[in-house]
Amino acid sequence: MTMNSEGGRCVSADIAAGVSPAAALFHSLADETRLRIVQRLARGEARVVDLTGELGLAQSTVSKHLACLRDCGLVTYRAEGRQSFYSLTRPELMDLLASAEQLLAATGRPVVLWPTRPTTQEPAS
Amino acid sequence: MTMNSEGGRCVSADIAAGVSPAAALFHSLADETRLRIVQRLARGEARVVDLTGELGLAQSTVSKHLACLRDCGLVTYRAEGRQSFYSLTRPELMDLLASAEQLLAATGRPVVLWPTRPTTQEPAS
DNA sequence: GGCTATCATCGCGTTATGACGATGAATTCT
DNA sequence: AGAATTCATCGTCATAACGCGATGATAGCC
Repeated sequence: MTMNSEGGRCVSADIAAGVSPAAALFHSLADETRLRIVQRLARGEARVVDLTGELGLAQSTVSKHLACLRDCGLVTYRAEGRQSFYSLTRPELMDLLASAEQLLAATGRPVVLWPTRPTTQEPAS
Repeated sequence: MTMNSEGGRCVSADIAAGVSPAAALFHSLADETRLRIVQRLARGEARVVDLTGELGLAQSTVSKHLACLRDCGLVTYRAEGRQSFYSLTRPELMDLLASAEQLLAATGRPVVLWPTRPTTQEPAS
């Protein structure tokens, strides 16, 4: 039974420990919700509550995903008062996503991955 | 209950259908075995039996992973006689892996992912 | 002080996933 | 033909993972 120190978050923490960091990295991006979180954070900080609203998911769900991303070192948070502002830690992550986008484009699938409309878009609130 | 046309392979096929191709892509790379397969194929074609031996896994297991990678369009096979020679379909995949490697390196984890001998690479068998 | 908002965790139920062995098809060898 | 090899699928089992609500901690607000 695998149990990372903090409780059964997702396998990432375990894997990241040493088994296969790459698998862990990809794993953390293999979930649509986390992917959306990453995309969102790419446009700027966000609180859990923001993400909860934008994603339409329960707060606990969002928190857990953020924990997963934290375990992988992809995001951090800046605690301010009682709220945490999450943000990406690695700019290189966007390179990775860009590579993925390119690959998908080459694969010829109907993909519109990153709306690439950062400025025009209006965050929920 | 999700069942792709061919049977419950892995979620990739379903996802790739339209939900989130990116998640599907990352998902297919989120497993260490599949990752190893990809690394192996990066060095040249391989049969199922070869991979079975090198990975130390059951033939059915390897076949299933290959099916998963096929569903994602990452690999193809060239049937010859009764054996199938699998190979990568997308060179861009290595760019993706390179990005991942770079990201992991930046993360500061002790990672030696791809033996890093890409261009000079020498086919195994 | 009491109340509410924000967030991290825990526990739970449902579904997905990975590994295996068994089966059957196609192919090659004797 | 008969046997063996290669491989795809199927069925099954154990575990991981996603989503949710509940709980508790901390921090602002009346």
